[in-house]
Amino acid sequence: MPELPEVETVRRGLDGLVSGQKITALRIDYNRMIKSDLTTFKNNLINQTIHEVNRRGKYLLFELGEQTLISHLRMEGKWLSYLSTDIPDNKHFHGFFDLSNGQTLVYQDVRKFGTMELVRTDKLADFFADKRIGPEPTETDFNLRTFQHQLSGSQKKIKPYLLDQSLVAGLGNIYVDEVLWLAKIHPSEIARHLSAKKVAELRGAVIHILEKAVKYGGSTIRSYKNALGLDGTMQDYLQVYGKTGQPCARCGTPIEKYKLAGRGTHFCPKCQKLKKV
DNA sequence: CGGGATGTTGAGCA
DNA sequence: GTGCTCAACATCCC
Repeated sequence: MPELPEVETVRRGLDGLVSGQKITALRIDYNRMIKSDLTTFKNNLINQTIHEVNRRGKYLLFELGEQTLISHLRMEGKWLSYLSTDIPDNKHFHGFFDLSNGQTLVYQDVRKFGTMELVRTDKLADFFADKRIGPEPTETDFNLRTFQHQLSGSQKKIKPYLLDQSLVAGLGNIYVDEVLWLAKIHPSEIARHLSAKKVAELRGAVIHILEKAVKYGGSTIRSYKNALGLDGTMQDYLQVYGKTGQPCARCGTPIEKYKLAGRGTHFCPKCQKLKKV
């Protein structure tokens, strides 16, 4: 469940549940999801107080003071909360964090792609710089001039470029298709073929779509159980993702789907035309 | 049953 | 640097 709006929705739910709570015990049943040293991870987390839960791009940040627990949900990671004495059996529960208020924070991940690691808080900026995570998709952080400069110098196709997180943080496969539909840009368009005006519209669409999705609590698509904070309704407002064959809301042309850089890609063949080369 | 697809990312290779 | 394929893993849907 992991694009920025879903992660932000989880963050808000978690923050209220765990802020001020101390981790009194923890158990990890799937060691490979811990990217930093496992022994250090356990030793350094125990007895730590979670001051707040923040977010950067699609990463959740549990602020512990000197250290920060970074959690990435990847495809199917979820955080759940149970009374410590009442945790159901589930073969996809991989991490258990007992809190001082009698609750246990449980990490569930069907596909086991999600990751956790503990980093020194003063190294957080380096962590995201190393991963080339771009600015947050906000009016203040997401600079138009920088964006235009990056696109004007690139031969990359716009959708895969937007997905690599370096231009702007937080877009995933659902919202990138929505953004390109809104901005009327073909997903395979070459970045430097976009006019300055188009790039400005694209930036506006990124900010608008992600803000709207956060407002509606993200999208709940293939999620079965409603994980923490995942009762989103943004799926009711999607225009192209999962709408193959249905009429475009703007022009009525059936939405098409093709594969681009390994990802299912939805677009309107009339509204989103490739530029003639 | 076989094959393909799924809200992600990073490694390996031409 | 860039672009592609695959891999991590489990489940669902033809």
